[in-house]
Amino acid sequence: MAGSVNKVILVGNLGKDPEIRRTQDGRPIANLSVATSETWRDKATGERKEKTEWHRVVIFNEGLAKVAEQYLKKGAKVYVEGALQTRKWTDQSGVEKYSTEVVLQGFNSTLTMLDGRGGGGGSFGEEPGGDFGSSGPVSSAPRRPVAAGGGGRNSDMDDDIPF
Amino acid sequence: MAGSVNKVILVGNLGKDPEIRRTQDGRPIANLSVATSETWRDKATGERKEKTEWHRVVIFNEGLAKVAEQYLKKGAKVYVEGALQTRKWTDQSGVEKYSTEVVLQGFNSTLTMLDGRGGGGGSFGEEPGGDFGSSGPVSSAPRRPVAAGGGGRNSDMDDDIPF
Amino acid sequence: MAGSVNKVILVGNLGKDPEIRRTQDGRPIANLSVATSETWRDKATGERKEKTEWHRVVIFNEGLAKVAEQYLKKGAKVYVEGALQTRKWTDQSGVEKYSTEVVLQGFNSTLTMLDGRGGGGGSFGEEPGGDFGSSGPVSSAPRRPVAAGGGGRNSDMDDDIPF
Amino acid sequence: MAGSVNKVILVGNLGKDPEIRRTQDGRPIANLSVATSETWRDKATGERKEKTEWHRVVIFNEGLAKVAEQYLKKGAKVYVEGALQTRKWTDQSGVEKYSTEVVLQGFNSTLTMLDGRGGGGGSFGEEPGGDFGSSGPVSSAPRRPVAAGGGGRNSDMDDDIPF
DNA sequence: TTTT
DNA sequence: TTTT
Repeated sequence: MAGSVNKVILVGNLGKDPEIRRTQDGRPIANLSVATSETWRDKATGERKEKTEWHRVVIFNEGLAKVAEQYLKKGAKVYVEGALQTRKWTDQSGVEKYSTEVVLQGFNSTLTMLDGRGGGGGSFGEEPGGDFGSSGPVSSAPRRPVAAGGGGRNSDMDDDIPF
Repeated sequence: MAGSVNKVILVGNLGKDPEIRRTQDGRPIANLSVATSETWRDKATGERKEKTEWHRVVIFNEGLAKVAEQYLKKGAKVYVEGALQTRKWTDQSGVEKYSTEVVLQGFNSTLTMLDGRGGGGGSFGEEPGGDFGSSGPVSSAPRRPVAAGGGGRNSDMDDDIPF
Repeated sequence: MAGSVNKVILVGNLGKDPEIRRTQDGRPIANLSVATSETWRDKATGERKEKTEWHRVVIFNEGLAKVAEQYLKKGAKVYVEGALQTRKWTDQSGVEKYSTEVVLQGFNSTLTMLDGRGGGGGSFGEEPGGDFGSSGPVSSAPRRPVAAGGGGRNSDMDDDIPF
Repeated sequence: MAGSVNKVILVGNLGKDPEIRRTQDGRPIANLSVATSETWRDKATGERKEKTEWHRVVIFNEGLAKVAEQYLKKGAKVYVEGALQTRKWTDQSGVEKYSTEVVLQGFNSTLTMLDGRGGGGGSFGEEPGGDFGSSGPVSSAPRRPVAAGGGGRNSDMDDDIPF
């Protein structure tokens, strides 16, 4: 298809600790249960209403899954950017089911912690290290492409920008 | 919850004409089937791969639903902005099912036609009129708030902006 | 133009308290200074780098401007959704200048507080009330359209949704 | 800063052909001029109004810049996803100027052509090849991570997903 | 079921 | 400067 976009952006809180599965070769896959909620005042009764939506988030990206495993806890507030994906599966009784998930995999996937001191349900033992600082988004692609001279305003490039 | 965001952005093509249902008082509700697809080259075999994802889009907003009804056709390319919502329902055999949809309702919902000359499956008979021109996005809220002087950089306001 | 989109999404912190100006008829216009930052590790030296970007956010929407005025403080973390707009102006020396801002006005503008207990630089005196609860996004359009039966899954409508 | 997001999403048309500069080592940097426009009907006079916003888009990402160079023409409709960045520079008269641009660089940058048959001002000589098909978005990161088995629902993994 |  |  000539140009399509499939993007989901969520800001919400984890309903429980991340669930980690592993592939046969040991890479982690993280599942998050993220709640978003909207509130409004009922026009008729004037009472305050709230509706919570639960989102299933699946993190195939290895780096992001590790971050989820190590730093996210129940209650944590996160920014999630991924794509919609619906899977078909068959339950134990042989009934076909569909499950729609927000998938973080490949490019344009992001997971950012929005509460630096841990979520309501837990705290971070230590500062995240490595490529994923407590600061800045954690992405499925390097902020500065490692290979191929793929980008990055190098200091010598600034000189090349005359406009 | 203190601050959450639930947003889906799609650019894709309609797999079939919009389906219109009506509420008891006659307002239209439109259902769209939107395809997004991604292509990549298989690392091993080198062959071109494509995967299509189908999205169920439900338009509760009356204005947007009318636009969908009148102007969208199978094949049309659209920009859709809405929220994720999962409904639980029971099928005829009494089995519980879940359906996740992209809902356009209330604020921050947008439907924009990206191919001005109509979709692959049809053409627009006439220029859209009223608030929804063939130009520009069609939104669930007026581009310029109708009431309360709520927006619009009025000429007298420009004078107030000294910075 | 047949379909265009102009959208900015920021999650960042206020560098200072909101600045409020007023139109001649007393409506508030809020200016926010929002910082986003990215961090990365320098490939060559291995040292941690950080770059902060400052965004000028202008809130013409009356409801959102009032919220900013009342509840946002220096240090507060916010989710902002608006549109890019570049203004041309002439400074005191007669030099033409351009200023690009993220404008919240009309549809599809959102301001959400992400730290319910106030930002690092201040605290909220009391719970926000009225239409803008401490929970949920604050938008330039009602969550549930007030007029025209424009949306909202009313209880009687649920019965109308058979699929 | 614990978690920030800086994202711009545009759907618009190129006002002119891309401008290509090159770094000292020959990598292309593309500049796009992208128009978005909104239309509305004046409440008072009832007349149709239109306002066009011009966006300066700078593509540092090598792959995306090449695509822009080869396939984009004046009039082409594009989906652009990048980050806001403001540069300070000094003009020939020594006056300090600021320029705010939408920068495509590193992760979460996307450039997608929305009119498969080329823009209004030109046509595509041949099908794009290599990693950037005429189909699908062109991103700054591979759709399927090249290294580290970083993604992709492998067939053996599906077996691991029991829910 | 679309689109390329 | 685009597009409708």
